[in-house]
Amino acid sequence: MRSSTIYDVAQAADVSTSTVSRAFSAPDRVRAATREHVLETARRLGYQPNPHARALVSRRTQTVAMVVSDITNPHFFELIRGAELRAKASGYTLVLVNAEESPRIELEQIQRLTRSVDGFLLAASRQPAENLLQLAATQKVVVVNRRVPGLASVVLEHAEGCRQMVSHLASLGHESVVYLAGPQNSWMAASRWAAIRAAAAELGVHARRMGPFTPTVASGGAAADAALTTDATAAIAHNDLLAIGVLRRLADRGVRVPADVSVVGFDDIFAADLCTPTLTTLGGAHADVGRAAVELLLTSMDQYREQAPQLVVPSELILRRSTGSARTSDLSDR
Amino acid sequence: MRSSTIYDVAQAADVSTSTVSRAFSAPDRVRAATREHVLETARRLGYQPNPHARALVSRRTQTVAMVVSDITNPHFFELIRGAELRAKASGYTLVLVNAEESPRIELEQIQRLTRSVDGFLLAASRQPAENLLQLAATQKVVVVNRRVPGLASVVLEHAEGCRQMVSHLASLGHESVVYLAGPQNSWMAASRWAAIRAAAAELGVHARRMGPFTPTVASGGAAADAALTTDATAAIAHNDLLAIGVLRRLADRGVRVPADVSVVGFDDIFAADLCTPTLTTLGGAHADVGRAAVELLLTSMDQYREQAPQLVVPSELILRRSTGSARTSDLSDR
DNA sequence: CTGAAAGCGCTAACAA
DNA sequence: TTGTTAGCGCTTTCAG
Repeated sequence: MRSSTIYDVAQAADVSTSTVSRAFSAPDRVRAATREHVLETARRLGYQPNPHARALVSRRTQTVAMVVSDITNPHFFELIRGAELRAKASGYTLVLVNAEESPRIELEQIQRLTRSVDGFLLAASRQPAENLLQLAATQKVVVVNRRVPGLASVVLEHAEGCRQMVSHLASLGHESVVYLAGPQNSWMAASRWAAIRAAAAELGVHARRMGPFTPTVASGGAAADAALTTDATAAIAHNDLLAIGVLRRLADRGVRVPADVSVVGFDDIFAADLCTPTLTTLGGAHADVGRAAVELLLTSMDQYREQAPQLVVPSELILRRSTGSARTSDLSDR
Repeated sequence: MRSSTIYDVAQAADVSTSTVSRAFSAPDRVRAATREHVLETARRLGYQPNPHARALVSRRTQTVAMVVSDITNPHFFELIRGAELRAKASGYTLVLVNAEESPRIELEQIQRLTRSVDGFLLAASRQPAENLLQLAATQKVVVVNRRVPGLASVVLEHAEGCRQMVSHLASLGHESVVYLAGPQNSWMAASRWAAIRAAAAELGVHARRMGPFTPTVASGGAAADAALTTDATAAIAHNDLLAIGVLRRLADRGVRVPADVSVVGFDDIFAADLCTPTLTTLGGAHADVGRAAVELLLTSMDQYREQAPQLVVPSELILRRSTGSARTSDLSDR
């Protein structure tokens, strides 16, 4: 059962194929009456445009790809959801791609898709900036939660957020904090550390960095152990997953949170409000980030703007039970 | 900068376009030496096949769509991940589609994609069976966590799982349980209730059903309140999200879990091991479900098999802290 | 084993 | 406003 084509519709409606084509893709270039007639017969024949034929000639696929570093990280759920909704609203399809925390796989997947999508959303990309710039030379690209000079980007605010975080800890009497860093090649990890370090200096708090750690619950054990070798009374984990792993390990070792040590994370994932104790974390409207990123991508495809806008979505420090007053003596005493 | 086509390669390699085409899509129909030569020049020119041109004539898109009822439900993460990995392994791209818990949106999205994918994975579809059968008449379809006579399906085992669940509760002295049901048109909800009811009857436990409830944390409040109007000493929630919402509401109302009432869920999401108390739940290898579903879809596209296999992936009852001995007096006493 | 040639279904000049 | 026509890049008979 071959499905009907533009020819069938043209014949049935007694117009030319281009009129049918226009009725669908440029409605205002057809007289209202004919358009109606065409659309009606199309409906009657169950005609649906073939996206591949369309893409072949128009070079637009109505599809965007979103590459995430790890599809199972709950942090991405809202991001994906926001992006998906926004894409759908403009008749675009979102293809989700998992980089499995591997820069190599990330690049392979991107290459595989260059011909089948109109643009890329790269979330927390681990590629060196030069790779991204090179990609952007031939593809529309928006980087998410990363900033690259010359590329359009959307990031969740974190410089000020980190400052608030350190300030919150300082006000609780913490004089030494440790940042349990994310992956080596993560822009976010570097950027957060810079902000934390600056805020700490400003507030007279001692800050050190340890790691890198894979941002998973499993890595939290090692991260906690590392933190305990220092005099820090507060640990800032690269994300909530790592923070939850830290909480687990601390509980196992009999270290009380927040009585002995405070712990904070990033992302405000769903589980941050469920773990014990509940987790203080830097959250924000991740769905808005996804939405904005798609929007940037779509507008950068329509108009010919070369500004490479850099959007920032506000963040919010969520205070929960994992932070409290600093102990007088330090952790390594134990 | 027009990217190179099959013509460029043909010319550069001094062969015909069909030979180039074959070198890529039917390697064994080209002499090894020519194939090598073609592939080499293709590489040199940076040639990559245009998937749309290919799809237009071959009618295969190398893409499958996975429709999930709610993309933010953590239960789907592993499912998606398994499906994505399996698809990639065969050179297929997975398009993720969110039905936003709406049968109408689900159908719209499916229709939108019929021309651009080779098949559909429908996870927890809320469509009436007839719609699915009708869809399957023109598209390759595998339903996931649902069974429809005549359609290929993969489900996580739950009949025996429900029996174990009820048996676990019975052995703790629970004589009356309540199932807090999922959405009205959810096959899973109906199927679980049937299994729970049967197991309860067999074990001399009284079982009732309440609901339907939207399977979210937010709905857990209403579900908990409903459960407390009964004499049940154990509540079986449709999924972990609902169960977590129930735990919250019970804590707010001062009802102790499991001292006063036991709670169990389904899915074993990440958060089930983080909430307080940790949640007893029916888990399983969700990634395997996703993997198997894609595999079924791909093989059903290759060979011409009309058996519509119905796969079952084993489940596992995970005992945690939310279940314990039944109180002697019932809940509504309070 | 390889080549020639006819489309796949649609869009986009260009004409009328 | 509408029609004619030439491809988009590839696969696939059909010959050789």
